[in-house]
Amino acid sequence: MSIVVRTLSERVFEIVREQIVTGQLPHDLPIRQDALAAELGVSKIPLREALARLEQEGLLTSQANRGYFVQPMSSAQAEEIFELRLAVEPVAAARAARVATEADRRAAIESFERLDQAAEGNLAEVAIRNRDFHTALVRPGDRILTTQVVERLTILAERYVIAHLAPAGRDERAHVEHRGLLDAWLARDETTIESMLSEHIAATLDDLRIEFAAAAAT
Amino acid sequence: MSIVVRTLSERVFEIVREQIVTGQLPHDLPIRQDALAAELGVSKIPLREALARLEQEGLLTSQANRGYFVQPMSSAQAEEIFELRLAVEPVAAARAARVATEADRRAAIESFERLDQAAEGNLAEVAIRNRDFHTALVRPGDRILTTQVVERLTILAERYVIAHLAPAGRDERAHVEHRGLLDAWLARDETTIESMLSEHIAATLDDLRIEFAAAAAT
DNA sequence: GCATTTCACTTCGTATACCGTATTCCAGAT
DNA sequence: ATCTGGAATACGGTATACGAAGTGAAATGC
Repeated sequence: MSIVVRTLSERVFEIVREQIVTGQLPHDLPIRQDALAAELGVSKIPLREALARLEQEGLLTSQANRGYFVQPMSSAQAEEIFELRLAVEPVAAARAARVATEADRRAAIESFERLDQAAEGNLAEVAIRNRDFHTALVRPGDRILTTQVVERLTILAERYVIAHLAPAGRDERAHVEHRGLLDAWLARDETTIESMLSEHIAATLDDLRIEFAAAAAT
Repeated sequence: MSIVVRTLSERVFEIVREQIVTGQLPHDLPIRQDALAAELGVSKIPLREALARLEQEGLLTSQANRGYFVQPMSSAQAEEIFELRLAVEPVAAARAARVATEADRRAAIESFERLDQAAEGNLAEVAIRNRDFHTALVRPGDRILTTQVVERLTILAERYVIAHLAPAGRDERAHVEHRGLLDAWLARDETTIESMLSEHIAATLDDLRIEFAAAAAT
């Protein structure tokens, strides 16, 4: 058994990441380090390490002597995120389906079911499950870096889904698409996986474009 | 004029990154934080922030209470890096060529010339110039995230090039390929860019495979 | 009256000292 | 030779201090 010891800095990293992704932190003023550290009950070192990591992840930007700012959302960044996902995720998922072990397949099914049950719950919960599901389709085969890249892009994408799509109740179609995707994946039907996942990602981007256009019109 | 104030942590990040990329840090023992901090003349705070960033970049891994280790090189990781580059870089470069401004084009030419002149110099110098050149072909168009991803992948790839290819004197063909690439890029010949860059990346991976196979045979 | 300077206050970035604990390593016992 | 039990080492974290840079508002000058 390999028990995993997690450092404070790692936990703070994840907590703050979820706060950013779920839009709990304003993007127009710097993160007050002392205040946030106190709120989390940690000192400034683990907090600053977490913030440095989050900047590397692309969720924060820092200005020397001014502090860390939440990277504002923009349609331009959304385009980039989804374009990169389109370039990487479908082929990675197809490959993973081919080499997935029985355990991998069970994990994928479980991720899907957890996502299924989390629906109707709070947005953050659904977002995390969604991320886990997408990652589970890519992880098999020990492609560590590829999985990491996909996971990072999915995290970056989450903010947009939570902010613009989930409120509009546009997750129903996603659910159907996930179901079909999982079936193709379990059937190791690589061409179908690629096309469905591409379609799924592109459809999400299309929805986002509509929301952005609507927001710009107001 | 936008003067850029750089924090100690950022500079340490880059210094340690180059040490890793050029193989100056052993991968089988943890980084001694106190020693490295003293050597760099900084305290543990900026050093630890830099190490956290480098872990996020994929160059280090950490084990709680044991410290940070240089991520060992492996043929598996090399395959992943170059496969991801193939998925992202050619199309990104083609797009950038299409929208590049005059300033962008001058910057690309300059990057190429600097790489040209750095040849025969030390490996680290060539590696940095090579990275800059590849990044310059992708940067135009303000695709910040895409550029970041390409840059990161190029940095990850550098270690392999420095360790396995440069000693074998295999950079001559790379030089010719860079020249042709730049010409196609300046001519905004998108299909040629895509095919040449794909070919270039694939050729480097092929060389790496040969070196890995040779190393495994000994 | 408006622009500019000054100045107090805040926050960041870094250093230093210190502590508890996990890991490592070596000597001594089995 | 292997196992065991500290001692030494190094890490993760806290608390504190301080200079430098940024901020905002009052005071000054035009």
